[in-house]
Amino acid sequence: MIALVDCNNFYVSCERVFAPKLRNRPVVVLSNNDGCVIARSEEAKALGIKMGTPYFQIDEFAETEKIAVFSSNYTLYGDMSSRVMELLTYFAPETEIYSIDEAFLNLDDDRDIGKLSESGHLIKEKLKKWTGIPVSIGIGPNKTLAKIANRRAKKANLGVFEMTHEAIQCEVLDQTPIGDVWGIGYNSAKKLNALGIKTALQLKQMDRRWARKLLSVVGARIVEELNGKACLPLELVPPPKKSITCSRSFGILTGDFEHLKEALDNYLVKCGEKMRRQKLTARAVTVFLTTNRFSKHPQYSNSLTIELANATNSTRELRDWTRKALVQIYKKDFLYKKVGVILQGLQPEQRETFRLYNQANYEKDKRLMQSLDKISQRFGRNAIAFGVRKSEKAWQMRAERKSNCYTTCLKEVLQIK
DNA sequence: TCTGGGGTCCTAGGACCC
DNA sequence: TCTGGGGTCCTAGGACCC
Repeated sequence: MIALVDCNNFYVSCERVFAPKLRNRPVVVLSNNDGCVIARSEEAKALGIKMGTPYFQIDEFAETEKIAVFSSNYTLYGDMSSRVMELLTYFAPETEIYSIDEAFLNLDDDRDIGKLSESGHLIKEKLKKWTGIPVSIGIGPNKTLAKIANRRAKKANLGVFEMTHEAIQCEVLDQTPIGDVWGIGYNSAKKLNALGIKTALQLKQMDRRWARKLLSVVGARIVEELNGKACLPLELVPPPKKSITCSRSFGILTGDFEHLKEALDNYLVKCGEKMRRQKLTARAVTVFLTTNRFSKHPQYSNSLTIELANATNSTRELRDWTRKALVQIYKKDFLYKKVGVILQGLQPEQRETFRLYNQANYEKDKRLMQSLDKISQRFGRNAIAFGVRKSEKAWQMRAERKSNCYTTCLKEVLQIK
């Protein structure tokens, strides 16, 4: 049996832990650049605010309804997430961290099969007590059914919902619209609806070969899982990353090459740190840039991938390539909204081979990176930087309503006056 | 004024090989 | 009229997830 533990309105819940006044009040958290609504408290949902709504469309409404609005604070959410995840392994050693706010737990240990719900309630209660984060738990014979059980737990406000018996499974599946099944997105739902398949129960009863033809093996697996078979194993060890991306929309539109270069350098630094933390090297790097797709100004977007002769995780080395790429795809007379960098062809550092040329230089670079990483880790990312970085970052994204990093920065811990 | 960011997997089709 | 059979690798695009 599998349990899916999912934090309720996670980002909102994180904000509430440190601002108890927000309980029972409508709260929303915005995406980067204060763009769209990406988390809503129950009260905010009740006011009709939809997921993904651009904030500028509801800012006045938010004010009249006294909705608390936050910029996203990923430092806080990431730290709260690791606390929750670590505690989960205490209840079930075999867990898969599926996303920032979800984990699958293997309940097939010495637990009494008749007491799974009880077990779920205990986890829920302890997590709330230890982290302040409310969770919902769905239990089922595989991931897909655990997901559906979780949705029921949330929707019916049960906290924990168990779907171990087939009769209950069928009853719930009958009430589950097709689009709410994990893996059935907008397009597949449309296809299925057109064929008269509207509920998860109907999908469960669908002919396997037909499902395979219509929705490829992904769909075929979903049908199997709805029938109780487990096709998707728990991933206890996270598989190594295949690519690492960093990109941001700017707070302003800009045609200034220097802005783009500065932003790109910054994003590359983040990518580089992430790559080295995972002990990886890159064999290719892509730079992309794009104008604002919503504006009436002329549109342009382009990208360029450079294959490297030698795998590297030196930010200095990569930066030479990303800058060259940017020069090639940059066109003046456009107003840009976003640039980004993608590291690809990632492979473990141990697989690096000696270089025919300049091995000594590369090793110097490696030592430099190690020192930089240590300094950044200890004194913050802004303590040291490549080249000259203007303190005034004209392109920096908006984040006008960000809360403190209560759990990761001493200067920002909660003060009780 | 204003519309996020970071990923993975699958398939079809082309290119190429013997 | 008529054009095999079996295979690999790569890529673009689509779909999906949070």
